[in-house]
Amino acid sequence: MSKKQQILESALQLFAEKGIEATSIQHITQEAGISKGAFYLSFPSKESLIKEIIDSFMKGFVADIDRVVNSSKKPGEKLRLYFLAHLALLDKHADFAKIYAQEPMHALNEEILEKLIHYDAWIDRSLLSLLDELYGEPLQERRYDLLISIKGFVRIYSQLVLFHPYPHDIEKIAELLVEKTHVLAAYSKTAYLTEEMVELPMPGPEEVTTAEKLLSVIHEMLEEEQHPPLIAESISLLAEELQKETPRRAILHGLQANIYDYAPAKWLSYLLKKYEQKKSPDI
Amino acid sequence: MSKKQQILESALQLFAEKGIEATSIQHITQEAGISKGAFYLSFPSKESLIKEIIDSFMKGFVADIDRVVNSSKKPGEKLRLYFLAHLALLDKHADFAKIYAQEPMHALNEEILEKLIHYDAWIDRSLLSLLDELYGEPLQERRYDLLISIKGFVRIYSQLVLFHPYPHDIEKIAELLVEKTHVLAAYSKTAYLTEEMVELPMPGPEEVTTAEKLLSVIHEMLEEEQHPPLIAESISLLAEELQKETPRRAILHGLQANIYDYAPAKWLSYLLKKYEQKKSPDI
DNA sequence: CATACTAATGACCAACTGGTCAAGCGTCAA
DNA sequence: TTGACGCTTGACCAGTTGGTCATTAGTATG
Repeated sequence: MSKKQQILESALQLFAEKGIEATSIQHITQEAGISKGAFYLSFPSKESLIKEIIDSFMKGFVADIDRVVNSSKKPGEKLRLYFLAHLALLDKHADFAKIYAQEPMHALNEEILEKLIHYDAWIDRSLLSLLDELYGEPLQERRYDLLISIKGFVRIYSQLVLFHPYPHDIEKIAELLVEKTHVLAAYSKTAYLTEEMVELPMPGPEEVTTAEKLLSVIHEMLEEEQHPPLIAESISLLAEELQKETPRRAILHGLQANIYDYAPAKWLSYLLKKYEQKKSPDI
Repeated sequence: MSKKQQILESALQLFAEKGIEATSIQHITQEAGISKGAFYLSFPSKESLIKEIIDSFMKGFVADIDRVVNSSKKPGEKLRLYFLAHLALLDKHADFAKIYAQEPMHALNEEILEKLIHYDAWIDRSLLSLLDELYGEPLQERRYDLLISIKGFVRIYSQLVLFHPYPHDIEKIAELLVEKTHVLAAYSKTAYLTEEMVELPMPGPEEVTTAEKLLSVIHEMLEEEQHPPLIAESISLLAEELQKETPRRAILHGLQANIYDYAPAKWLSYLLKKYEQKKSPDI
């Protein structure tokens, strides 16, 4: 096991046990059986360690959910698998799940917070499309309320599984949640939530997506990894366009479409969308 | 405003803003416009400040919920008021609600954590009795699942209200949640949770309401603040009556009625009711 | 054995924490 | 005016934090 892996595992365990803020690098290195200095050979800072942990887990989870929702299974079965994916994650990665479920919003820096919200919204969008597929037109007005209700279900049952020492029957819980969802979809009549209430970033102050920020993200991407030719070219052109006095919206939009399906560029793609929205709020 | 009140308000605001752990006494005293040393004239430690904040808010909240559930309203209306009480609390005390909703479990010390769980269980038991009253025998097997589901609803909609900058219609949300609850109670069939899984810690012997405890609460109240004349007199007379060999029930009841609508005495009023019930369980 | 190069260390730093306490302050009776 | 008294202060304490870097240990090559 590489030194970096050792650190990641020790950190994960301690974070889950005592929280991110309360876990010092001293503790982590001690747990991993290395010196303090050695930590900074693998990570430039504590923050980058946190980012890496969150990033890798959330990416994996988003991919899982995405796979379930876009599978060729019957919609009802997909919903069951959706719940199962959530619950199974808790079983498999209880340590990260605890961090994710409990870490207070303000304890983390802005960037990390945005990331979490972003991944969350991603998962929500997957679920929403599944709900549309399942219940169609009759649900339309109530779709966001159902979405939120399901999130409430998942959260509260997850908490139960996580923190209650009991040999839980995950399969049964998943089926139970499917039934609850069906019942709500079929018999609930009133609606409260609208699209704008849900889609706006829920916590925190306004996110400011500036051209400078986009450029710095692009810079990082170009430095750290090799990308396919079309992607690399699109990214470089994006940087070029963004440095202009008034970036042309159509160009940005098109280049963003080019990188939309390239996993390592998901974050950049998201920020670009925000940037476009900021520049053209009227559309 | 007393120095202690100043501190409490500044602390509450900062805790909600940045979290309990991340807020230092330096910050609090700076915000309150006093010196660091002055803090320790009002509180013996940071921990006791946290405890006091949690205690005062949770006591008020428990008393509110209890009042709703034990009112003479129709059960359906009680449920609506139950939700409304939760949502209204967020509106009125967003600062504390943020602390309560977000503070990670491990960040706080064991004792405080137990306190929170304890108050939570208190509220759960109130809700459970309301559910039994509403749905009776047919619910029995599913009562804990419904309980948990409702908690999930409340939590997720509360989060929405708290962190989403929007002029929310709390009345409408409460009605929506009533409907969801009715739907689940009526049409959901399967059950997962059993009593042992939920493990609502029953009131231990130490929390049985005794005359001594009431007297100590009264003592605290008389010390800390100025009260309106009728209130102050009622409280003093309560103390007098409780010190007798066999306090007269009618007197206690009447005096309790006097302070019923005085917010700072909510907790005392609640405890008095418990005390009366203990003394005359047959009524 | 000598050299050269990297990997790893832990003493050290400045900034912060919760908490203490001698010193100064204003007030008021004498 | 004096002096006593209690409220208030902020320098100070020991401890912790994230982060640095001169030094050393380990190893591969000649």
